[in-house]
Amino acid sequence: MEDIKAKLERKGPYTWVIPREKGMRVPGVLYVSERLLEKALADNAVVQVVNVAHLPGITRYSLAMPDVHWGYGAPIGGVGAFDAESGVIVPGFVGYDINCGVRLLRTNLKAADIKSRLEILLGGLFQEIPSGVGSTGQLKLKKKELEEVVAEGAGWAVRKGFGTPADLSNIEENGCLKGADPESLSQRAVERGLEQLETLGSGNHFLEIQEVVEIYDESIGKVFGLFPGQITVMVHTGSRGLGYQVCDDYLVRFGKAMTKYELSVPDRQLACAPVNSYEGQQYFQAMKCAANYAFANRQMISHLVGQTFRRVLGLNESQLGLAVVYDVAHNICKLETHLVDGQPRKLYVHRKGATRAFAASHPEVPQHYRAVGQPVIIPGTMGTASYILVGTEKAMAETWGSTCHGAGRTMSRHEAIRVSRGRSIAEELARQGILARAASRSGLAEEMPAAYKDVDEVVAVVEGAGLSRKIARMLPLAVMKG
DNA sequence: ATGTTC
Repeated sequence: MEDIKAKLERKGPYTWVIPREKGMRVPGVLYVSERLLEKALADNAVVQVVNVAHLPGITRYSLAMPDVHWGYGAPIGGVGAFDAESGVIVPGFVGYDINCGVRLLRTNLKAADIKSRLEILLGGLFQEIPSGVGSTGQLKLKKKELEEVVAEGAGWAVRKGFGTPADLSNIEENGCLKGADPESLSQRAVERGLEQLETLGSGNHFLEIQEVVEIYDESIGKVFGLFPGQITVMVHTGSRGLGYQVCDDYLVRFGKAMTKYELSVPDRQLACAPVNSYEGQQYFQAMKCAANYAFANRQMISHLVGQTFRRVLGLNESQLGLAVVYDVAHNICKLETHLVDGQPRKLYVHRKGATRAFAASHPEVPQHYRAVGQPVIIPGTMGTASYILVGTEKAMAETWGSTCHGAGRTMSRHEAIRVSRGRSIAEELARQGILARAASRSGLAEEMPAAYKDVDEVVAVVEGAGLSRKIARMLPLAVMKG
């Protein structure tokens, strides 16, 4: 680890390069402050950035965002693009929670409108939205319906009456990765998906009632429908057991494919397959199915949020004005076109704990946001701020249109539980004016604010590095933890 | 993240 530190070359205030050597096919690039660099070195995430740089077909560099930390095989906070002809696809570089992501909902409400009703609102959300490990939803899908969900994504939910077509235009890829073939899913993955739609899950997944406390760019804030004092709701969840099973299934299959295609990687957890192979494309299909399931899940949960708010506050739909600002994935692999040496190239962009941040005028940014750029949603952790950013040209040029995804852990779950022994995290948050409830007591401890890096610093680094710009900052009023 | 070690 110390020897890696000695080799780092500083290229800018927030940019360090790990020069290419030995088996590395490309250099590594870290977007970090000095303090965040120390953290990345301390948990060996920098070694994982180097490991990723060894993979076949990786193009230009192996990237790390400021919230980088140790993950399965590839670092969380890592970004890498692989040539669509000669590259590989890497389940460990997407992660177990495929399309873990965040959605921001805005309302017509101001904080003063709901302050006295927060406790009952939070109780209502717990009643409506199942949370915690292994939780199951109201719907029990038939296999045929599950196949529709994974093929159609959020559009399936809208077709069934959960939300409106306007919601879809405010979701990455309109809430559906095309060409998701349910045949790529194992029986077990299908079974796990049948009962878990419209559930929040556990770990760092949460649902939060927030207040917009600062707008950094008034005109873009208006385009996103945000104003100071406004109530927003943030939903952070993913593809639940279905996505987990997809990752598990294909890690096993890729172990065999590695021998068949004579691939070798520095860490078995980086098991991969040529992206153009049968196995590689099967994984890509299954990953799309899981991603679509997650888009549908966040869409269903939004509907339940609206239902709860209207019931508890006695409002009609137009009074509440619940609308999707945006919905983005931060664990996903996408086939995208980017300029490499001035030429457009098809690349499989892996973002693991990293968020797409496309600039203004990009055709994949929704029409109504195209003049300003894609909204980027950065969830903080309980008791800390969340942000809305916007994508930039510099992100397009340097990071395949990517930025950070959140605070990023600094303590392991185990360590957080140890440190918080004898303390009540709920009471500590209450003293800060934040109402917090969790499906389990240990869940709250694992996710305590001190277990995470400083989200304000992470966001300051991506802004300082030019990878995105701050538009708004929100603070939590009430938190529902899985 | 995860029917948290099928």
